[in-house]
Amino acid sequence: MRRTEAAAATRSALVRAASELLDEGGPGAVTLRAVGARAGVSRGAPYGHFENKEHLLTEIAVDAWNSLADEVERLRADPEATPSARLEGALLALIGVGRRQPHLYALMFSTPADDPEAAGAAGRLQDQFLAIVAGLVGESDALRYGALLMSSAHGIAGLELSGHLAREKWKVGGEQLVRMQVDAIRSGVEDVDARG
Amino acid sequence: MRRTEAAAATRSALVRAASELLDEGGPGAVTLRAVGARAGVSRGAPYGHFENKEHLLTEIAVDAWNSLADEVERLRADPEATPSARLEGALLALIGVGRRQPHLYALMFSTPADDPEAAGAAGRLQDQFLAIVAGLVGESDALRYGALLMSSAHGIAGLELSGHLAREKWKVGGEQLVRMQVDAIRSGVEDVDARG
DNA sequence: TACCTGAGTTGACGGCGTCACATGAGTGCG
DNA sequence: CGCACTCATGTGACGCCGTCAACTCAGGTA
Repeated sequence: MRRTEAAAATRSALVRAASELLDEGGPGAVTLRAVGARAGVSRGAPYGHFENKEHLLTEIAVDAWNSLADEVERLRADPEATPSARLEGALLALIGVGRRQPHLYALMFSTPADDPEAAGAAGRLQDQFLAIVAGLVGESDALRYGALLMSSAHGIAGLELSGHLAREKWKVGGEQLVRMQVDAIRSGVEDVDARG
Repeated sequence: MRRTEAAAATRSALVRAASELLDEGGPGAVTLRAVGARAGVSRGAPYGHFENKEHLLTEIAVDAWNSLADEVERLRADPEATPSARLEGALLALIGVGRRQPHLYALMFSTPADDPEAAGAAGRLQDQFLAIVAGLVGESDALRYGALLMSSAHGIAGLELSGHLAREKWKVGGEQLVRMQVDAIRSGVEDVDARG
């Protein structure tokens, strides 16, 4: 099995090299030639492990979706946290990826959503997230509010990432926006509860 | 002046050709060779009017920001509409660009925010939008809520665009999310009003 | 008319993704 | 032990791409 071990090592070296290049220099820096060079192989070697460049990038995105799902699952399972804290933590986890690895974040949402691997990994995250939302607004409203909260966090991350929240006009940080969003939805739900 | 007229016509033909190629085939289809061909000139002609490809794309993004700002300004000035309707209209205008011209929408938010032209055009939109938000939540809170609402709409557009809202799990449309968001913020503000 | 200015064309360069083919080391079988 | 085979990898080539420099040539000017 020495043969397949070496091949597996090369494969993961390619993925790691591509991820590093993406973080360091953005999508333009991710060249199969550069990926091969950093992984210690030639420019044609990736074709032995991935159908093409896009498939290599998709694998990176899937890994990112999965690791974010893991992070949110840990938040959901934390017995110390309040429902609000769990929700804010989940939203900030998404935004945190955008801050720490902006190019990876963009890749995650630009990878085709009909890819089964990507859809599965993103679905894992959505399930964990929905469970957290349900803890705050109830099962029946979790879908609607979950979509709204996910959109909001995604938009905050996107605007931070594109620099449109950094302009002096909006002196608001993502943390504050997340807190406002959670408060707004909580008060909306309480309104409904009070009326019902 | 026949000379400069022809040059101006070529310049706008290049911009139009690039926009059409972007809408039809995405960023990968926008090639200076293809742009020149569609505009009836050669592959080198764009360099007589734009420093490079990126500057051509930036001009397209600036035009898009400006025309969206115009649309929101018309909404703001509409005397018939209620404050809520104005706000929902503005949010849906943003989302509408994402639906009708997804590649253009992505280009708008990927163009460098430090470009003075782009920043000015985006600033026009933000000013119009802030005025609308102020009509609902008051001047003092317009900045905070404006940032949150803009983020939310941008996130809705982004998730629709990437297909993550289309999956059967979330059977929620952008219109419904916008209405929920506006309602949530309105009830939050009323809470504060009631308490104060 | 003669000059000149500048928009537009074209050839060339390096870099890219990708494919077809060559190579050579590991592997299982006799 | 040796041989044939398999498959990861290397390499040359192709057609694209953005970009630049040199050239052409029509419009405007003196």
